[in-house]
Amino acid sequence: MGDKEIRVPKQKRSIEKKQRIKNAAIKLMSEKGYHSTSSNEIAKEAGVSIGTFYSYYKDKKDLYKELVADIYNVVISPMNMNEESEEGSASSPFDNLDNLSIEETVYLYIETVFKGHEYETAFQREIASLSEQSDEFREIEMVHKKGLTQMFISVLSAYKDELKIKDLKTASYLILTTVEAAVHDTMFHNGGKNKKAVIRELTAMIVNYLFTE
Amino acid sequence: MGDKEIRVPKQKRSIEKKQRIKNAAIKLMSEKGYHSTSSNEIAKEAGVSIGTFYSYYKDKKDLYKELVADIYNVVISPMNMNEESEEGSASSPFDNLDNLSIEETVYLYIETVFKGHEYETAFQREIASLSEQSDEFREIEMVHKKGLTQMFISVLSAYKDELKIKDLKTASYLILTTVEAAVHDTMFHNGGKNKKAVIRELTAMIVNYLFTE
Amino acid sequence: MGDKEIRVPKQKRSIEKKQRIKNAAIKLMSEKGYHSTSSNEIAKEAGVSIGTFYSYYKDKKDLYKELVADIYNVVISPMNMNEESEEGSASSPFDNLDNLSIEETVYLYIETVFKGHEYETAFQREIASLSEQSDEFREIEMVHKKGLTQMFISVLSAYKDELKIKDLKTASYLILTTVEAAVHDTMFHNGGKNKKAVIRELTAMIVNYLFTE
Amino acid sequence: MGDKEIRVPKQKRSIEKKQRIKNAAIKLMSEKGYHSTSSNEIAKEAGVSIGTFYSYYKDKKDLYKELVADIYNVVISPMNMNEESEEGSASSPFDNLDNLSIEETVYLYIETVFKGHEYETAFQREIASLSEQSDEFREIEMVHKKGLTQMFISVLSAYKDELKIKDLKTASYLILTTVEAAVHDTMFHNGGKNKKAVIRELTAMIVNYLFTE
DNA sequence: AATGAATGAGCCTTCATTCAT
DNA sequence: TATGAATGAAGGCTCATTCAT
Repeated sequence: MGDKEIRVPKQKRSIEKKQRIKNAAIKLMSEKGYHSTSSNEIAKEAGVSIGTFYSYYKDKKDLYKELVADIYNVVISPMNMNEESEEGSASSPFDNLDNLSIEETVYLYIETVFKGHEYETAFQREIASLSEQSDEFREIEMVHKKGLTQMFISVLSAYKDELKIKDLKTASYLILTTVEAAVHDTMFHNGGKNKKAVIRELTAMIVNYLFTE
Repeated sequence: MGDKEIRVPKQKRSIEKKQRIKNAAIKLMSEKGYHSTSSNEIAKEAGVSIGTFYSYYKDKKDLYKELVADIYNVVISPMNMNEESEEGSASSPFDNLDNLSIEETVYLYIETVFKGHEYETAFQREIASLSEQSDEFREIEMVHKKGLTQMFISVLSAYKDELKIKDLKTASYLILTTVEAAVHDTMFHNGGKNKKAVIRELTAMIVNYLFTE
Repeated sequence: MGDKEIRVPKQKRSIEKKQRIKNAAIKLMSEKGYHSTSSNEIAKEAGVSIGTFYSYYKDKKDLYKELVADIYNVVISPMNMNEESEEGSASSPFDNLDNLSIEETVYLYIETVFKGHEYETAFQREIASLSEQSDEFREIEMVHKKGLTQMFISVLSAYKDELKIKDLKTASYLILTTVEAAVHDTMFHNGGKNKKAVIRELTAMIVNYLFTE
Repeated sequence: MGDKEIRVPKQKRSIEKKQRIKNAAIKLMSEKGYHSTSSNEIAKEAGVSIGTFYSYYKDKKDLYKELVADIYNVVISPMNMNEESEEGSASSPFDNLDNLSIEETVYLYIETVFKGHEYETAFQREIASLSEQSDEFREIEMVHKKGLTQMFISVLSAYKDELKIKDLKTASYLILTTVEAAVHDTMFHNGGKNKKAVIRELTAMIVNYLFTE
């Protein structure tokens, strides 16, 4: 009782409509931020009535959650190695590491993270912002980010024997945080200007760290 | 027209009152974030009328600016090396680097950044969030952060001859970003749990990066 | 940003509601003046939520503009001579001056101005007040008043040959100002008490002025 | 009890202070209108504390009343014939009408009204505005204006035998209203541009009206 | 007498959300 | 299903007025 009925669209028309809402939300939130984008505006931008909006989403936060999930699906899935995506999955760049040197692998990883940040950059920046703002938003993000962490640890494990570091857990954490931050800052605050140099130096730093005594 | 007169308190009572407003704001914004904290709430929490609030601050953003400035004064000033503070200034930990090894210096730097993050941790997290959110807020933060960057580069320059890196600019950028991110994440999102390990590994990574071929 | 969407009501229900707002505004502003009437009060008096108020009007001034326009439509349109109103227009009293003596024409004009002041007298008084108060409000009124001036000059021109005055421009200005002021004062400040005598004497004064050497 | 004690300044210093408040009020209200001028602003402009303001005036309206009284003292007193002003009264232009023709007298009267409007024009315009706005303000003005009316009727009575009009009361009313309106409009809304022509035509109109059959 | 910090009612406005059609 | 008019709580801010010093 009281629990509003949220429609799960199955029909093509409905799915399309939902997508229009999401596109509108991403566009507006990228431009003006989550707090300054009103649901009425999103509905209007999507060419949908506000009533329809609320038949698809419980509230604005509900829509936001779905947007974050979508972003992470797009951004993370191409990095996943052994996972079978539902439909004709494109292969991950990490599917076959055997042919690559350690340096090449790290390089590839960083490049992949960069690629992820190139998709809906402004909106991802907004996600990052909201994640900081409240644990509630942060949790939404974390659920999806965990997959990425897991994947990186797998990659690292493949080179386990050659590693010179002892505290693997802290090292992973550090590297993930470092790469994320460097890429984030380069893309969101510096407009990707010195991307190449950052990739090079970052690779050097991490490889050095992992394999030098 | 308008140009509201903002009172600059000189009397002890007034300064105290302004401080109460700032404390209330930090408390509430730490808990609920900038956007979800209303000026009326802040005034009430401070035990002050809303009119008084607006006699000290032009608006909520004006108060925020002062809070950021205060934070950075507390956080950065102890790191400044050669600056003479007005009154009996406590000495900076970087005043005398001659006796320290490179490793010790980097270690000290990281530790100092950690210390900075221990003060009003939750509010600093909110600052970080708003900086992401809009360039306007970002600029407020940047004004104060610049000092920190400058200082680090000075420190690095002291070891110039021994450095093995070529691209000094990117390297500084990377290290600053990295340290900031790692400390930030450790303090804000992990509650400082593995602080010691992070300091150790971070130091290792950076020293390796700077001095290994 | 902002550019609030103002609803233009097409449905009967909505038009009715907008009218209720206007009636409420006229009532309250007549009683207490523009500045002392708040938008919340207007909404309440109209039996409408404040949100609805702001969906029809950008702000209080926007509503005021519409009220002035409405008043002038009601007051001026019956005086217009050759204009074809859109729907089954009632004929103007000045449509056929041929049968009237000069004295009768002036008398008719004054009477018509009086009639105009009988509609929403108190609110017209408020309009007059605001026009004095600021040029911004004055301009709002002037836009609509211009039509009245034009019309009077046309009427006067019809008797051009018989006029004994030299400075036609100043004369028109004087007469318009005079009639307006006398009618205004009689209606707004004396409650229309000696209306008949004023019409008689005013006619005498003007006719004398126009045609006596 | 509760009735705040309003000081009536006797000391030179106090009178001076009160005058500073009045000057400030006239200046600000002329520029921005009564409603948009705050008491705090007036106090500041006068170089006086807000507390002092409220020790001289019960409230803003009280100050306004005094300003209106002052204006009318300055504007009307020079027209008064037989009244003895308190201190070394300057003589009225109407003191000796015996030497003047009727036309000259009317001309003189109109010119005098014009002169009155030249003093603190902008503020008088504001007075006119507020008088329209509410009966309360209107009464404040009327108290002082009545003197002017009385005086004019006296002047008119001096020519009683030559007048051709029957309804003397309505005629006086009409002429006063007319002159006031024409002067007001010429000064307040047309910046006094065609003042000369207005005086000439107005005189002609009134003289004609009074003495032509 | 004078000060001016402090008050708080009340104004304008926005926007997430509901619900009758 | 879809619509969008309507709601009203809540936020930001002003200013006439008081009162402790």
